[in-house]
Parts: sequence; structure tokens; C-alpha cells
Amino acid sequence: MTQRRFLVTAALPYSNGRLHVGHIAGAYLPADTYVRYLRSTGADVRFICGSDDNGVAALKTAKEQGRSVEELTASYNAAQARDFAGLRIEFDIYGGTHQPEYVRVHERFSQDFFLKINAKGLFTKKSSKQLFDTQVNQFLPDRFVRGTCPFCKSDRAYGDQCENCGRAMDQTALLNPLSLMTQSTPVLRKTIHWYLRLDRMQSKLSEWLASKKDIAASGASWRSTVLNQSLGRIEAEGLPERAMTRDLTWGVPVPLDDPDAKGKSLYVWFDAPIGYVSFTAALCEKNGEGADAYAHWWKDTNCKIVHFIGEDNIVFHAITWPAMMLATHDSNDTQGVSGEYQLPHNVVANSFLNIKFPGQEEQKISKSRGMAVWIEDYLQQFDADPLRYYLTAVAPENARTAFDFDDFVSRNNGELLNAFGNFFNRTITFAHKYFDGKVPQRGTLEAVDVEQLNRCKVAVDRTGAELEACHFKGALAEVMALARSGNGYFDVTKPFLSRKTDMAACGRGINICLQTARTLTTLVAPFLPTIGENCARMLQLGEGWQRWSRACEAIADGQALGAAVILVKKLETTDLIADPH
RNA sequence: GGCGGCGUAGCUCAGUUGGUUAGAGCGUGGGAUUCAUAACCCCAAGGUCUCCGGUUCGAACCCGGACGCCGCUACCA
Repeated sequence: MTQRRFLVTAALPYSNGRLHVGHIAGAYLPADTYVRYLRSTGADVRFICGSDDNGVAALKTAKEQGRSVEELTASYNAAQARDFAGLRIEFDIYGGTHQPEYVRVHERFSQDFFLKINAKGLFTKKSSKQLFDTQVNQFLPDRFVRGTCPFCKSDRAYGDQCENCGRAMDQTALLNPLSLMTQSTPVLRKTIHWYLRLDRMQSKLSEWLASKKDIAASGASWRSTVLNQSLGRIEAEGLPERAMTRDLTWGVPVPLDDPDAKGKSLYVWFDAPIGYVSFTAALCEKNGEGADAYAHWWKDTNCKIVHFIGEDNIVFHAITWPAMMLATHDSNDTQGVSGEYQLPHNVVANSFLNIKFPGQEEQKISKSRGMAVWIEDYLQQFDADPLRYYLTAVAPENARTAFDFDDFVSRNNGELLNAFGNFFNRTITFAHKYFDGKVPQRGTLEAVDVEQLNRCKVAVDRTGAELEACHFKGALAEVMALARSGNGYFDVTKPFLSRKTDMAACGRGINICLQTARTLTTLVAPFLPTIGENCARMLQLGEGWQRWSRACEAIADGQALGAAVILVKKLETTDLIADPH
């Protein structure tokens, strides 16, 4: 069997803020778990991420904080990289679309993309009128202009939507517009932009998405929310042309020798997904694999591209980004033939995570109101794995869920510690106490032992199947079920009694418990890497213990065991950062 | 308005080629046990699967409708 190959990406975080638990639960943790699992099956994988530095939002934040945008994005890029490392979310590369090391390669790829699409005639150049602030010499994004709603006459309307009646509108329809940058009255001015002909790719995209409904045929478990939302959008509204340039100097310059392109940048949503490609190229270069090695991942029909994102990114990753790649194709093949950009194998989206502070109602995570649990703060007090466990256990895979402080403590203590940690602890300490720290003789198995070994095999298959389908919550539940079965087996075979009457039976029981622990070690590692390593150390497993195919490999009689270590610490509610600010 | 999602035990949620007594964890009640970070194990109670109608021999599941909650609706990641 040939080696499977995957290019896995996690959404580029915008580099004007810190990371909180919602970001992690949405895209990064499931992606990291998936990558660790794939590698354990022997697949060749590259795991790509980096910050999204371009666009007007970074400029706005920089202005508010009185820093240069370069400094701002560099500092948040570094902070995000630290947070990921602290959680053991380990990308092969963490780039940044405007970071000094990556900006050149990123501009090159983005501009090549733009030029290729332009050459294929899939842009329309046309003019429109937009509000312009003459004091700062800048066109105003919708949210930067406020005025009176043309429908309900409320004065709480922004350029995109009225806060009072909720109706959406065009910014030019706003009465008495006011620039929020300078409080001055903006003027209407003509501007020219390049529009991507999404309408020309609509039918292909629609067929492509529809083909993903059949899991067996497409070989990928697309979540129905991703398909329904994307297909629903196309069917309901069709795909109009969308502007892919902006009047902005912070970003990737529009690469055209055209006076109309002067002072314009690519739309941040155009260049951001290309970051996945440019960072891959940077990684290949870093590895000394040459300038064209990225094509091995992006333009090879044998490589599967999987994007992990939050629900807010669905239409961009399931429609716009595939459309961009499609627009570069010379062939008529929707997926793309070898040598062309390959459309994603899967786009895995989670819903948002709400938050519930003790004594308060569940609410949306909010940066501005301080209603968030920041990774930086969390890591000052706790280890990565308890958070990884909790965020996987309550993962918003089908619907929104909430980070609840009390629930976090109770799941850590009641599930991870009492079920999983305790099973290892009682098994290892027993072996040290009564078998000199060595794996006791297995001897002749009885039905109850065979059953337990069989549970291990079944757990490996089930956990693997769930992970292949990106059902992380269900996969973790299978692992925990095996840990619980280990506790059940321990209680049924009662080695603490047989040690006084029948050492052979006692040893057999502990041997089977250690064997269960060995399987658990491999199964838990993609979810909880540090705990997995500690398990492996206690069992003194050699190199390659992560290999999925070796999860049930027999642990040898007489093998020495490592010292028992505490896998999971007990948490008190008072340990928590309960202050929402 | 349009599109999409959700509504299953006290709580958090699983649950599709529609089919015997609807599942798990936590919580509660009872029992058992001592190897273990007083952890574990067993048993039990607890559900008109939001409501109404339809299709069907049979519906939590399919269809129509109602009610409630939520998201998206692309220049602000």
C-alpha cells in the first residue's frame, strides 16, 4: 500500500489579538489531533498555519494602540505562536502573510494567483461609488461609517446593517453618513476594482459540493453544516461577482501595470488562503526541498488537502477559495489534474464556543467585553492536556457548546483523572508493589482476559474510524470507554485479592491491565500528547509506540516498568481564573 | 425577508440505508470493594425523543405545519 499523503491547514488567525479557548476549540485543536493521528498511521503530513496580517482591521487596531502595523502584527504573531506551542499544537510552520520572513514569498504566490486568474479572463474590472473620507484620504469600510437608516430612520445604522431594524443595506444608501475615523462627513467617490467571476464557476462548484454529500464516493466525511450552508447559499442567491481588490496600502499590492491599480491591495480574503500555499513553499524551502516542492502538496492528485476552520469561515473555504483555485485551472477537471491546484478533500468546520462563568448566564465569547479565557492566562496556571481534553470532550462539532468552568473541573477530575489517570496509576503502582516493577507472566488466558484483549482491539478500530471521519468527540469517547473497561476488568479480576491466594491469576490480571494501558497509550496520544508520552514512559515503550498498528502489540513478560507518575492533577474550583476580566 | 441549524433522561450530549425493552457521561438513590490522586465497580430510579398532522405494517429518524432558540445573509478576519 502506498503511503497516504495529507496537507492539513488550520485557519490563519488574524494578528490583531490574542488567542482564546474558542479559537482553539474551533480549528486548531481538532487539526492538531487529526495530524497526530494521521502520522501515527504512517501518513506523510504537513501541517500549515500562520497569521493573517493584511487587511484594514490590523490597521485599525494599530492606530488604536498607537503602534505601527508591522510591530503590532509581529507581536501578535509571536504571541500566537507561543500559545500554540504551549498547548502543543505543533505546526510544521507558523508563517504570517506580512511577517518579514514570509512576506516576499507570500506576495509572489498571491500575485501569481491574481495574474493567472486575470490571464484566464475571470476578473471583471469595473467602477463603483464608495464613501471616501477626505481628511484621511481613504475609502471607508462599511463598519467605519455610521448614519441614519433609510428604512426605519434610526440613527444607529452602520454601512452594512441597521442596528435598530436589522436590515442590510449598501453604505451608499445611508442617510447623513459620518466617518467614524474622523467624525467628518464622507463624500461619494468613484473607485475601480477587480471582481472575481464567481458566477462563471457556480455550476462547477455546486456539482463539486453536491458530490461531497456521498461520503462513500468522495472518501471524505464532510459535515452536513458545511455542505448545507454552502449549497444553500448558492441555490438561494447564486454567486455574483465579488471584488477581490481594495483601496488600501497595507496588503499585497495589485500586480498590474495599470494606473487604476495604483494604491490598491488584494482583498484580505483573497490573499489569506493563499497563505496556506506560500507557507508550504516557505517550509519546503526551509527543508531544502527546492522552490517547486510545494507542488508535491498542492498540485498532486495523490495528496489530500484538509482545511480546519471555524463556522465563520465556511463560505470562504467551501466556495470562494475553491473558486479561486478553479479559476487557475487550464483543464476542465473540477478537482484539477496533476500540476493544477487541487480542490480541498475536506473542509472541517466547528461551530463557535460560548462561555459560562460561574454564577453567570452562558454567553458569547467577547474580546471587547473581556468575556474570554485567554490561552496565555490559562497556561500560566495549568497544563495543556486538561484543556485539550475538555475542549475535545465538549467540541462544538454539531452545534454550539459552552466552555463552563465548573464543567471543566468536573470533567478533569471525574473523567480524565478518575477514569483514565486512575486506571494507569492503580495498575502501575500494583505492578511495582507486588511484581517488582516488572510485567508479570501472562500465563494461560481465561475467557474474561480474552474479552478484555478483544475490547482493546475493538477500541483501536472504533477510535480510528471516528478519527478518519473527523469525529473527535466520538473518538475520545471510545478511548475513555476503554479506560473504563480497564477499571471494570480490574475490579472483576480482583488482583488485590488473588495476590494472597493465587499469584499466577494475580499476575495474569495485571498483565492484561498493562496490555490495556499499552493500547490506551497509543490511542490517547493524538488527543493528549504529554499524557501519552508519560504513559509510554511508565510502560517503558520503545520508539514508534505511537504507531496505530502497534497499539495492541503484546507487552513482554518480565519487561521493566518505569516509575509511576501522576498523569492528571486534581483541580479545585478555586484554582480557576474565575475573574472574567 | 431568504438560507441554514438546533429542540432526546435533572444536566451535557450520542443516536439515518425507519424495526425487538431509545443510549453514554455527570448528578441522584442503593449495594459492593480496598490495588489506586477517597479514586474504582455493580444495580436502580428517571424520557408522551418540543407540539400537531401525514406517509408506513411500523417514525426520535421521512414529509408538511406550528412554537421556541440560534447562526449566516460576503467591502468591518
